[in-house]
Amino acid sequence: MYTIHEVAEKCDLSVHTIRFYDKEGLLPFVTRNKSGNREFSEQSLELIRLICCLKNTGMPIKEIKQYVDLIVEGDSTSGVRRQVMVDHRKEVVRQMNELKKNLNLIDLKISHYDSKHKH
Amino acid sequence: MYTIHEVAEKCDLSVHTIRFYDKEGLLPFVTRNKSGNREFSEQSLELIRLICCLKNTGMPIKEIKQYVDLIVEGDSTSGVRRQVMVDHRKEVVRQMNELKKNLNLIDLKISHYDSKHKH
DNA sequence: GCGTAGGTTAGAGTTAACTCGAAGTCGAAC
DNA sequence: GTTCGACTTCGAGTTAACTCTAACCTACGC
Repeated sequence: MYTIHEVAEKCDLSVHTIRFYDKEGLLPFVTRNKSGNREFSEQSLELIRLICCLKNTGMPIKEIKQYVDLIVEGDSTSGVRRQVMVDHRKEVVRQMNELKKNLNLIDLKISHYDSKHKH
Repeated sequence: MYTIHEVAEKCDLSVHTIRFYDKEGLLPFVTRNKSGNREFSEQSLELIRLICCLKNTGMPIKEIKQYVDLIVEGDSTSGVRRQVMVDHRKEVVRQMNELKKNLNLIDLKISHYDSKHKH
């Protein structure tokens, strides 16, 4: 079991953010110890890592919430969840291609500055 | 010369957004026709494309503004501008690596769903 | 039992980047 | 010359994702 601070450290989030995610219903497996403090299992940690992955690839929190709700619903939704991942994968690939295009433009710009400076 | 609508179409922005960028000082080369409407030269269009590139790779508008201000200052700042691009390039490469990591996790998740379904 | 260091909550405030609305101007068509 | 559509400005409103504040609870050391 991890404390909120350990999770914050491990996942590079603030404790505020973790509580915010909990409040939004993104962390349904978080339990409490006898004094009412959050404790995070390995499963919760894994889920938070996945949430960060989805968030950092542009999925809005409301959509992540829907995915988490499907997890809570149980095994019967694993097909839908798989499809969510497949769809999101396409989106991430799209982002990578766009990033490559943008990198090309930046490189073009740099080489333009270089050739200007040389003569 | 292009109208604001042509630019919006070409750069996949709304006319609102283009006016917003102009208001923020991001488009210093935009001129006006006799009735006061904006007209965009090829140079302005190129700049907008670069602005979109920087924006889509996470550079905040305030930083883009600083870069545009350097352009306006003239050739003496080309060394600084080159450095801005080189620094930002590093950031874009970082983003690509992170995107790859996230893609791997998504793939892992998908294959996990697949193996679950198979047995 | 009291202070302190941590946790808790609800809810208000912040920030970036738009996004929209109101009110006004301009040029062409009828 | 007035109506229409498209542009203009200014400033207010929106949205997402935090971020922070205030007030409170709990365990531990003295």
